Amino acid sequence: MAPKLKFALIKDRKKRQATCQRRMKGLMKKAEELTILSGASACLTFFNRDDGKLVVWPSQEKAQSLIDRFNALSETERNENAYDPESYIETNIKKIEKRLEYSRKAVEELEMDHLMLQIQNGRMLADLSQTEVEKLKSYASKKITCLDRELRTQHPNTSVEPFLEDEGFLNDDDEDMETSDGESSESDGADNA
Amino acid sequence: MAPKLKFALIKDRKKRQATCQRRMKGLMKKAEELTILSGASACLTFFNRDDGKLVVWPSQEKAQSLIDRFNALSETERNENAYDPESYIETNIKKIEKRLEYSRKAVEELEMDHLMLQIQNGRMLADLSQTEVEKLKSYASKKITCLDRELRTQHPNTSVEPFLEDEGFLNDDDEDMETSDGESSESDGADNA
DNA sequence: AGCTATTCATAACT
DNA sequence: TAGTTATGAATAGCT
Repeated sequence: MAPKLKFALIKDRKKRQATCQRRMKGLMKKAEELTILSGASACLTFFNRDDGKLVVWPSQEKAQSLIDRFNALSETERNENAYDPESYIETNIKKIEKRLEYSRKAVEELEMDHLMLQIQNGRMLADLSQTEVEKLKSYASKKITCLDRELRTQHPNTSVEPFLEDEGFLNDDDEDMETSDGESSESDGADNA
Repeated sequence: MAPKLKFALIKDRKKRQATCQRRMKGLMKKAEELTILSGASACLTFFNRDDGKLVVWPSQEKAQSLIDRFNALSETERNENAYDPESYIETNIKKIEKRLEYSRKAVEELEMDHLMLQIQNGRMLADLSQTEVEKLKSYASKKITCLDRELRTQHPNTSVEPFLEDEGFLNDDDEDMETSDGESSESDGADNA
């Protein structure tokens, strides 16, 4: 009364389903043991084609964050040819610093997206704090510079006109409020890709 | 001559490392068996804090695609009722806020990893700033209850596609940065045999 | 890295 | 649906 596994897809659908669940459970248990014993982080993701069920352990955020790290890491390692066993930990520190840099940039970007959405959603520009205004301005000018450069390469005679100063709607001389991720309210034009 | 596991973090670093690797290998084997027997897709991701190594099985693309699928799925299920353009932006704001929260947490974690590695590398505890000490303390205490909580916390989830389609507006003086957001496959999962 | 004794996962059955 | 058990796999400790 034990496993007489033939290592192939189990044909009986019921058995297959049972085995899948039993083993998924087993994997999760083992994964938990691993994290406890070794202090590592672990994530499991399953997609069972039979019932269309997705399982993510221990959580979707954890999984995404690990994948994000991996993305950042491989990005980084692409530019690092030399593996130096002598300074292993130093190398690790550098790697983590790189990843930190990426993550911080990502956070900054998200914060800008957030602000932009709030504005589209009706938050008044006048309500922005000094800091927010500064960030928005620099974000916008970077974006413009980028667009401009792109345009010039493709159409050398054109350029993006500076809408920022002209409109005068991003004046920073009179607001002074606390930085925050404020609130948001009703909707406005939607805009998305 | 066998396991006399006490179920806690293994203190001896060498043993811990060995156990981690042995068990990671074991998990991968089991995962492969699962996919063969049940036809399901599986992905494992590990982050070993001791050596800073990330392992993704069977591949990063696979993992991302499973996560994407998970995101898409729950996204769909959340909005399964009529699509409301009025709340569209609000939904986006919420998504970005969630994502921001996650990213900030990830940054915090990376900062702690960074600190830890510095300490392993010889930086003296006495040299830490008050702030760093505080952060480390809170990090440590969080860690203690972390595993416990992770088990119970199964968030809904969210994910966001960048609606400002910027390719590298932050690239003026840096190397390329790609916000990880990967590409998804949406076929419904015919990808393993 | 290879071995062995022990613990553990688990397939079949109740 | 859950519990029991025999079998074989995973693996801790050691070399």
